[in-house]
Amino acid sequence: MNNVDKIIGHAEQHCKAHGARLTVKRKQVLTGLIQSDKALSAYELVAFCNRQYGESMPAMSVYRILEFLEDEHLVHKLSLANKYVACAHISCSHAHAVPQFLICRQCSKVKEIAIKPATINELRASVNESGFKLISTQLEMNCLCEDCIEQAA
Amino acid sequence: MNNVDKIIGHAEQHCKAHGARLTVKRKQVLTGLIQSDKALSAYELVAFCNRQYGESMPAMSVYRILEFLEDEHLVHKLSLANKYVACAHISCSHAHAVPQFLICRQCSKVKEIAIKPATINELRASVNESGFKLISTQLEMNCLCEDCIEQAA
DNA sequence: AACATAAATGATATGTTGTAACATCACATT
DNA sequence: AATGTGATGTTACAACATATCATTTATGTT
Repeated sequence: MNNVDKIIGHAEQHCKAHGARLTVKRKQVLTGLIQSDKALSAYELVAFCNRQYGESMPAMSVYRILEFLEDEHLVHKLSLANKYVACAHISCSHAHAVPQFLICRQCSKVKEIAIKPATINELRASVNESGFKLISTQLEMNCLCEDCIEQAA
Repeated sequence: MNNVDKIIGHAEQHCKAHGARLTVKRKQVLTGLIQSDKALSAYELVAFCNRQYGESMPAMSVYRILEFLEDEHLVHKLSLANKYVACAHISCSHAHAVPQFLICRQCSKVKEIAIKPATINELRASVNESGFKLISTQLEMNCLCEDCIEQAA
């Protein structure tokens, strides 16, 4: 059993625990994201599924499935890039903090990191001073990845 | 001369200093953003211009004009919301740090703030540890504004 | 097994956001 | 007047996303 299948297995267990179902189509979409080393758009996932599984995967379904996978915390939507990534911690048993994302603007590679809680708290304090309230600490940051830095040099 | 006109005047001076031109159409778009108390989408600006100035403002032009205004640092694009806001500091003479934005997910109101440099540096350090490099410290954060917090209560 | 129910998917249409490509216009310089 | 440049007009289309209603599939209940 390869690594992707292992992660899918974990995802399946995770869903089962709620009475949610990781159907064939949902597995296909999730597999696309897990296999990819970068964030993919909904339509890139449509293309992936059609190519890989030889069936018709309507865009509508991909959007529905992405919504499901987000609700299950198996997938994150990156608004900065209008793309989606698999959660980096599907196979972790421990509970996760809210993640932050570094998005390479050159190649869409994404690193999911955890900012130090102290830093997050400082941010939250700055926000509160302004009278606003953070509703999510999922920060997304425009970056260059290691490879693209090197290329540029 | 009202406040909006004052800001437009500043913007005009700012452009002139580079040999850039703040044309009639560009003023219309910028005025729409300055008058608005919230972020507007490109198509909302199209509608604004058509309504306000009784001329035809093609979407294409609005996108071009927004790009120009961004290059002049008179307007910021908020990727989290796919909307645009006028820079809060058009009339300030001092140079600005890279701003951060608090976006109300309820009503699109936006507050432009400056996170403490120390906090920004901590963030940058976390990013560097991951091997990535920040290419912009323009953070955008999903928030609720004061009014919408109150409404919800 | 038959049925009722809810969840998931199919199918079609449409709305929204954004860009490509090429034509034209306006204005300044020579 | 000719030319060059920047700005705008026009059309077409690509990319992203949602609404709606029909159909199929899974699951629990009788």
